[in-house]
Amino acid sequence: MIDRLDRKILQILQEDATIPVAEIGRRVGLSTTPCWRRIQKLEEDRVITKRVAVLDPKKVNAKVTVFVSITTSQHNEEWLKRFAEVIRDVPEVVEFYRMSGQVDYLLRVVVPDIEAYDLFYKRLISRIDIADVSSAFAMEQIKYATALPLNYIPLEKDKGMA
Amino acid sequence: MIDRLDRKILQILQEDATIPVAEIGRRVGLSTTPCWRRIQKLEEDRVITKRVAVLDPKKVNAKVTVFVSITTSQHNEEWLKRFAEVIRDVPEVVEFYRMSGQVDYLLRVVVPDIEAYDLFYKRLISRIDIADVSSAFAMEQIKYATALPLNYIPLEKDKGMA
DNA sequence: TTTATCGAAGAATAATTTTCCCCATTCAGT
DNA sequence: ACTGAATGGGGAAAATTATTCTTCGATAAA
Repeated sequence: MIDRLDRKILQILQEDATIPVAEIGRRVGLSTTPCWRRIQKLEEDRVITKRVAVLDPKKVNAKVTVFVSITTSQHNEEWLKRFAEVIRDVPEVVEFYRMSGQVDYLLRVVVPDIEAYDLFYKRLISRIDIADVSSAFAMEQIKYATALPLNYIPLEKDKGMA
Repeated sequence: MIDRLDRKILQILQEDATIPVAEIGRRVGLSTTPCWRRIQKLEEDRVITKRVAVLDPKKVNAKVTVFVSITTSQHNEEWLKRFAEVIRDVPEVVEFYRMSGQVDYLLRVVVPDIEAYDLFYKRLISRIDIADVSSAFAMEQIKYATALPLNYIPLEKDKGMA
């Protein structure tokens, strides 16, 4: 599975994927080749799923985040499948969760302003049959991390040392 | 500002930042050098803030997402500043918003399971003075995108064509 | 002790990024 | 209309980085 070295590598790559393999190796105490192979393996194993550029929301006019809580009377598989499919292609919806508790689904929606959200909202409820919707507006994004916590990974015994 | 070509480039890079510049250029109809220069500028201008590796939550034992709604009696700058500082270094908190409406703050917290969440929760309320907390558990992450919608960018007139 | 396995290291090669120099277009000023 | 500066694009060379290949050393089982 994943050992300490892999975890260190992931930690680095989660924060900055532009760092050359040789430098990553140096930081984790490995020469280029084995470090490179580990990264390859992490990609093959789909631990690393992709590498992306992260943009500044303000600079692309995506300043407002809205959390949309959805309750539905429809609880069958078919309905969800269709719902998920519609959402998948809507770029304004950046996150989508099925919840436990009162709310059935939670969306994080990104738009430039309240008017744009209203348009989005009307388009959404016209496309899908939803029982109840409630919107909560974020005034400020204080933290946004793509990096997941790695301290919960069950560690394999370290591999042999040189 | 940003023109159509820049936007196309951003669209590509938001989805996959491993594509070579020459290939990106080909896709947007540009040769390597000017395409490279545009990407450089987007990075200088901090439109692109970073490039990161995205991991599979299941593979790193970060399977449970909890949305934590926080209400506080403290509404002064100092309190928020201290709160934000504490949160910044907690890797389990991947998102943090200041909200309008009933809830003051909203956190997205990532942990392996409910027990781990309980530990996290206890640690949180011991470190910070909070009036009211409510937790909502996500059962399933149906969509998670790091890519922001780009269709709201105010476009500059296209630059001269060769 | 021998052999098989696994990871590491270093050098060679391939691919990609980055730099450098030049050309075309636009536009303001004369 | 001409000139010159500013802006953006292109091709080829140089530099850096990724990838491959081959070898070496440690470990564990027989």
